Amino acid sequence: MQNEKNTDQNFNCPMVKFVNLIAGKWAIPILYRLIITNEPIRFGELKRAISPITQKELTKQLRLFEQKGLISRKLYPEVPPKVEYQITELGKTLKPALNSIANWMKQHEQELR
Amino acid sequence: MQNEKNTDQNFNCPMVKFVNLIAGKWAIPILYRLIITNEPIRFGELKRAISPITQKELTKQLRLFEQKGLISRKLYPEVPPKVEYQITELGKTLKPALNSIANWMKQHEQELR
DNA sequence: CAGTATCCTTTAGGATACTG
DNA sequence: CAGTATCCTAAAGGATACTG
Repeated sequence: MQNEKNTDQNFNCPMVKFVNLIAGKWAIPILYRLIITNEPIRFGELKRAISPITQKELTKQLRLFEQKGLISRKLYPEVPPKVEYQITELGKTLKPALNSIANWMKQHEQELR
Repeated sequence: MQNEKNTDQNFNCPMVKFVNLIAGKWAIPILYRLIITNEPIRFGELKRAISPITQKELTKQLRLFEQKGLISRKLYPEVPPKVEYQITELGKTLKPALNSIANWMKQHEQELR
């Protein structure tokens, strides 16, 4: 089947995969906050830091990143509950790539029409 | 107004801006094809190369990139019409950043759960 | 050939109410 | 506090027909 060729081509493209990983509206803000914090941060504090994200979207994106192994989630079985999120070592390896795209944008922002 | 603070924070974040630039479903495939081709390529040939994109989506994304100055469009006023697209010098400067994210994905793909 | 125009479906994401 | 559940709107993108 012809279409499979290019559909696969797109799915197999590492750039496309990377974009899919960080293309959510709140993905970068969340990752960025966890990276620069670099220590456990509670759900509520994280939410306030990247406001005006909704609880639903924050939870969803955190679950995705946790699944990927980019962040960790620690539940303290207290009442009221306490949950801390933290960037993982794998997550930290994103830094150079993220810096690279940030630097491109800083350098070429004025040239972009 | 409180919300402006973080809305602005997101809009001002160069990483977020970069993602917005290349987050369209066909953005990377189009850019990638024009970059590796590195010479003028006709609309139809481009469409076939990144099939199964639709004409509408291809046109829309090409217009966006042209507007940004990342690609150029040259119309030959013939019948039938001939239009050639090509990556610009500005567009070529994306290469290191795109390589950076591609390399991250290649190196960490197996660790990603 | 290189588009537009139109219609349609799917998905992302926001608002709000509720809960262990 | 840290979520779920539900409803809703807007935007992205696909299919198809038409045109200079």
